Amino acid sequence: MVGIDEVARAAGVSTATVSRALSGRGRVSAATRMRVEQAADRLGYVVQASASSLASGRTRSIGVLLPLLDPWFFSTVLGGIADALARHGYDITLYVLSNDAGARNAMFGTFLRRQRVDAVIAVSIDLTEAESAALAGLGVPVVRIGGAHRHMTSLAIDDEAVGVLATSHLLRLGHRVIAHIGALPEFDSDFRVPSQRRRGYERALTSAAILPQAELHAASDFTIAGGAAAATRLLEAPGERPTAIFAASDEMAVGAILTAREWGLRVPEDLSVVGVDGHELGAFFRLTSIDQFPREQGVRAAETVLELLEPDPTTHVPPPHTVLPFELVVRGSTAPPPPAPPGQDPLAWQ
Amino acid sequence: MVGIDEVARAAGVSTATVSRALSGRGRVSAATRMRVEQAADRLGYVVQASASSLASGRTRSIGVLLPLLDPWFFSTVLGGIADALARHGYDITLYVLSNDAGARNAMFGTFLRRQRVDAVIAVSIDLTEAESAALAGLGVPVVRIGGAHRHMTSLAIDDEAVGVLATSHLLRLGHRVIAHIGALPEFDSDFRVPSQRRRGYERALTSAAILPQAELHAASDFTIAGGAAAATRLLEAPGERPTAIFAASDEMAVGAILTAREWGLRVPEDLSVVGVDGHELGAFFRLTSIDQFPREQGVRAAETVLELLEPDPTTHVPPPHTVLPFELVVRGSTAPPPPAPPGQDPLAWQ
DNA sequence: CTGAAAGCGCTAACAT
DNA sequence: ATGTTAGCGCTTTCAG
Repeated sequence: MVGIDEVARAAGVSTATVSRALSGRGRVSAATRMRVEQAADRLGYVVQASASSLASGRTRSIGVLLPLLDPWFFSTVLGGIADALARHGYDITLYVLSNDAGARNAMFGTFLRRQRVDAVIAVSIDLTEAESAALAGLGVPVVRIGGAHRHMTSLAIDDEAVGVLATSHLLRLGHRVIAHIGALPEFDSDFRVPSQRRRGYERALTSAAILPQAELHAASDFTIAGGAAAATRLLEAPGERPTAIFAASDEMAVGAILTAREWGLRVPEDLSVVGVDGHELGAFFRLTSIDQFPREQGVRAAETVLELLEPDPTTHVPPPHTVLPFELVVRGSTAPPPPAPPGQDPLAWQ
Repeated sequence: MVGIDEVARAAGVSTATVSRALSGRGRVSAATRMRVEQAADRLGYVVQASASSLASGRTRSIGVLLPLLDPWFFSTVLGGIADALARHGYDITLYVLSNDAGARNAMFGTFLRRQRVDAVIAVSIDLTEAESAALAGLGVPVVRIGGAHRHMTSLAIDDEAVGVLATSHLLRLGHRVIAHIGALPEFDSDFRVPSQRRRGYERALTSAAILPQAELHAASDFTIAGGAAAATRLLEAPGERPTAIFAASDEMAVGAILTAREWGLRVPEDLSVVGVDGHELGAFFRLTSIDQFPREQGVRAAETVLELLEPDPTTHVPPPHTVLPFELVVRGSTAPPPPAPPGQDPLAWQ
């Protein structure tokens, strides 16, 4: 591997000048810079990360902390982060939090403390007090996606508003018996998002003078299969059958649609379904959904981190909390409820 | 941040001894090691990555190179890698290859050459000659998942055998008109896997004295929606309608099942479908599939890298190429074809 | 604008 | 088994 001194010799300057020319820090004449760059290119010189980091204290790497990898939301956010950081020459160090307590402790107690990253992006993780303290103690900027937090810059959609929007879309269509597929408790501890969406759902119902009923809530796991199972429970339950389902994720919403088909219910004529995320599958299933632009969330988190790291007088300082946009995308899975049954029989409209 | 000298002072030894005690390299008496470990714990000392790397030449980080993030296969493999590496104290530096040529060049020409990683795991990437050379020129072990390659240790299933197995499963059930959903050319350049699966499909047909027909092949993009669209084309095509579809991924297979339902075809009575991957969705759709244990592939790649990095006399040296297992999981989406039509009309069995 | 030189925090010979 | 010490390759004062 060719080192900085070879480049210096080739360009006829000192190593200090090479460092300045290549890093863009400190003044170098245009002519010198050009010579240095050419020499570096010709020799195939790339600065060695560890030496540069040790001397400068900067690593050019961002730690990304994720609770999971396979849900579409997480991998999509990560893709956005990866893309944006790569454009700025930053590497990603990936920390996937396992549910094993020992491994989790090692992440916060050891891995993250190696000073391998200049900043951390934590995606949708509900941190314990100790973990928050550990992150804050790192002495590097931390940007969170999902959920505000003191001591950390955060970007998040207003999940309660999402719940309200989805539910009032259904209310406006005339639905009165609206079910909700939310999260199992263990998912809520990973990312507290679900309980806020549920609160929005209940608030919208209450505003419409409808009492939220426990039987109309089913907890699930954010997968298609889980959503399908939850929908089955909802449809089987005694009492008035829902005419609409608001699922806390598009994947679960797709599951609900599949269940409806199995039951011989037409979507949206017999059952309306609305999801959240903006999943690519939505178009295929003609799913009405609240798009939260996950990839864009990743990009913005990356850009926020970079602004924090390389303050630029021309751009504003990132505010401690940014509210991200979301948008109701009405496709074909929601419509007015079927006409009221002639008798008392809630199944009569079938 | 507390440094090694503070620990040395606290433990009453030299920094060299601290280094040896904590890294496990070189001899240290049990008593000293204990004292050092306690001092380090008490002070919350964690070795600084850049200083350690610069001095030792080891980074304790593995580069993982992926073409994409959201297909279930990739995020699942990555999860396996992350888990296995974390258990051994290694970090992951993530390199997501974009399809932008400039960005791709930067990955190979700059990012990977910063000497930030001790080894590289390249997942299902079809590298150009130049890219292979760049990887080899890194001077670190490279382990590939998917596709053998000279100069690189590789782990892969035999994708042609997968194609043969899937197809002969259908042949054995009595199918004669078997369609295949494969990859669009641009996907094959990312990971050459698809064309091998197709070759296996054709070989199995040929062995059964059936001529592979171009009209029975549809190229797609590995998504559910893409698989559904491909299946639609297959069913619409003139000529004899297939009684079975072999899709090169489970996600496309699920798409095919959904299309069949739309067409009013029962699976498996009217149409059999088989996929590849072992996707968690498979159980839900009762999909017959060839499981290739993606998470396990990630784990094994990680372990192979570690064996290469820390040769252990008790374990064998990793062979240059390891053939990974796969397994036909028969669920409910495959069955014998419908009885032959009474007349010439290929649609009569509907 | 450029060069000389002192580290950055740790590891690995080399001694003892 | 442990200490001493010379770097690892780069960045950054500090001079000029």
